[in-house]
Amino acid sequence: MKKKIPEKTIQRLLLYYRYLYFLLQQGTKNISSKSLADLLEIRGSQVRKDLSYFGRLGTRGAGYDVMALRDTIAEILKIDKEKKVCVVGMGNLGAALVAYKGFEALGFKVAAVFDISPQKINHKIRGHTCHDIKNLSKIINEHSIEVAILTVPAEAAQETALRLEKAGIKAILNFTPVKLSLSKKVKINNIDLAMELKTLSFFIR
Amino acid sequence: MKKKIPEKTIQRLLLYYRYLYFLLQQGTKNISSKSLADLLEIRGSQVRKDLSYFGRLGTRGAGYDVMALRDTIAEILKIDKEKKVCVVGMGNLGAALVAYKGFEALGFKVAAVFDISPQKINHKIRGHTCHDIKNLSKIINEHSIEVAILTVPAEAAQETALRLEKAGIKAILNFTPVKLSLSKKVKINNIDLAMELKTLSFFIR
DNA sequence: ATGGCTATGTGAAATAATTCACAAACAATG
DNA sequence: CATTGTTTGTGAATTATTTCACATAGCCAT
Repeated sequence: MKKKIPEKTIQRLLLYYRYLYFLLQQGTKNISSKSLADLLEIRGSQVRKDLSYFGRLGTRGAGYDVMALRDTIAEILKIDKEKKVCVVGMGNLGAALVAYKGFEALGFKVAAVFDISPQKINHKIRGHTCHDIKNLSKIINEHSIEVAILTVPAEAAQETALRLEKAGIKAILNFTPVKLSLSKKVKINNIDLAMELKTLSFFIR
Repeated sequence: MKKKIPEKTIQRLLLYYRYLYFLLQQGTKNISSKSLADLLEIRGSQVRKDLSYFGRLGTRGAGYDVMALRDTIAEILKIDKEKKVCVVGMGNLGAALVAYKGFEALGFKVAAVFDISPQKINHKIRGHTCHDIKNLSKIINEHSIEVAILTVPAEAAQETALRLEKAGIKAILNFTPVKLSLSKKVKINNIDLAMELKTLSFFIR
């Protein structure tokens, strides 16, 4: 029975959550898989299949209770629980991500930021005092940080990733265009901005 | 014969390109699908299948000529041809993307940046004069811009996307957590930063 | 040349993800 | 409380993607 949950399902779960949150504000009490699916331009069966991984969350003939489903998804995704993250590399992108509001809305809290440059260390960046990357391990352990956002230059990516692994980081959101080689224990997701733009432009016309 | 090329294939093509570029600098003349695949932790058959969409690019018994393959991929992806993009929304993220070096390396050129705020309009942001979003259509046409990067606040996303469509934009890289509703003619790719972080953290432990 | 080796290119098989389709559950109505 | 209509939950079918496996092409040494 216990089937592996696809990453795509988790992604859609978050989309459902956002719409349910909105619908609840609108005062909507119930919604069918079809209606929810239409908002996202997918199939109702996709919504039902996704939700079925987590039990019987709907009522036949009536659909889903908006508030209950929203809360169930929040629990599944642990949106209610604060999760500490650190951002490593205070270039333009790193600094922008520190200030990014979308993370907070899902329970993430930037607990520390790091850089290697003396011009940045001990200075405030968007309200956070930038730490010397030398103290990575110490600070990550002090704050029990499990997730890191990596925005260092490509040349420093692999080396920094190894330091993160040594420091006990469990997951890395990697914005560098580098294939990080770490043990299987560290979960890595890559966001390759240039690739996204290239893929997009390939398919026009 | 003419089979549809999967988006995943295009993404991997770019990864191949980056490694080939690097290998060429190292002076490597030839490489097998297996060796290239190992660098990316995928299968050789995947590399060969991906490349086979574009013809017989290798030599049996000898593998692929690094320079020739790199150039072929550059041509397929039109990396050699400059492509103009605009960035709409000069918040932290928008400003960071304007300065992002990774785009240039793939032939993208930021040709215009826009915002709605009087504090930003006509001021320089990372070397670009910020334009009033009122002039979106005019400037996009003047520069023949086909691709837009959308980094406005969520509330303004749909409305701005419609303006981009009207202005003749062919593709949008959407950083807002909003499902944009446009005609099928406009290609949209979404980068949902908060979702990526949530998906990542869901799968730890 | 010839033979042995190596690595491609590609149908076929396997795996993964999505969609269909329908029995079963529940709501609503009279 | 029976009947009608709606919508879920889920196997089965479909579609997409990855991997296998091998015939075949080309290199290289003798």
